[in-house]
Amino acid sequence: MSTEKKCTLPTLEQLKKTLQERNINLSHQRLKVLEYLTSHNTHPSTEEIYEALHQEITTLSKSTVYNTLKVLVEAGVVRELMIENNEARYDIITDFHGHFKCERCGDIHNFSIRLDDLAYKGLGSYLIKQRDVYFKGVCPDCLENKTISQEDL
Amino acid sequence: MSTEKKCTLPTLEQLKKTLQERNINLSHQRLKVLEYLTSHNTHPSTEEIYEALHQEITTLSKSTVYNTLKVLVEAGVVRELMIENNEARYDIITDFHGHFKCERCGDIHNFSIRLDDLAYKGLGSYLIKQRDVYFKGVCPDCLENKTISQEDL
DNA sequence: GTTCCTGCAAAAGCTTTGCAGAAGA
DNA sequence: TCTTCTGCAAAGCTTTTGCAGGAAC
Repeated sequence: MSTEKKCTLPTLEQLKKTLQERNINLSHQRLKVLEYLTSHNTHPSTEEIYEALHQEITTLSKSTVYNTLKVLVEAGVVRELMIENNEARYDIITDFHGHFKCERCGDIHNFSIRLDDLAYKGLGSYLIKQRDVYFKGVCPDCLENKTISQEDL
Repeated sequence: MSTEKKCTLPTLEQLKKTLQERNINLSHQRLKVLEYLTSHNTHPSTEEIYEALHQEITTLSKSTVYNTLKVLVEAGVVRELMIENNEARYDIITDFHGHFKCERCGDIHNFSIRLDDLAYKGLGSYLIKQRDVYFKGVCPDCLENKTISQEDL
């Protein structure tokens, strides 16, 4: 199993088509969440999505955002990231790739990673359904903006 | 950077020595938590550790377990796993290795994995301080005990 | 005696649930 | 009409915080 793929940002049209094929209603709220995720490829949290959409849909409730994200994740069009223990993050790119979280600015960046069969041993008889690779540290921008402190090394 | 290492279970004596070197008091409660982690290499949660130790130390509070685990993680002798969003798990083996969580029985198994420089691209100027590899699926025991259901594939 | 640690209680934060009303087919 | 979705409120869970009493050196 080789898992090198291009990470492609799906278009809203592609997403809508996929959801329709799976008989998932494309309500106004759900479309807005999808739209936000495609236009903000920054792995937003539920809170961020809610805050942004609440601006224009003042009646939107956080429950709906939670419900919608759950539906989208189960439909396979959105990936839930558990890179931080206190907050789920969401990624519209579902192709396999790694995630790096900067401990200073909090941003999450994508990186490509290849995991060949040879790279991991001892899982021969396991059924692997999901793979997450999370790195943490300091991103180049934050490294430039401050001298590397002792605790960083 | 090649990161293939043996995953060795440290002895209680080694751990005590390391903590003493870092001027961390080895209180009764802390020793008990350490002892539990070395004798139960099953990536227990805070709750599991608390429940087990509470049997013999009836006055033990959950805050102390939380505090102790935090101290041990910061001292570098325990690794915090965020493989599940609603619950932290703790691993006394701090050498780099992957974790597989079975969605049926909930067990977490270790596996060895090698991440060469060549395997991931685009992180050249990042300062990487922590790497987590989490796989999810069904473990061999659970696969044997039940016919593979449609949703597993 | 001073510092650090423990444990109780309360609070905080994210997520889920229940239910009634609204929207959509 | 009938099903699905939304949104408010409340509850559930893990984790953190504040503080007083206690232990250790």
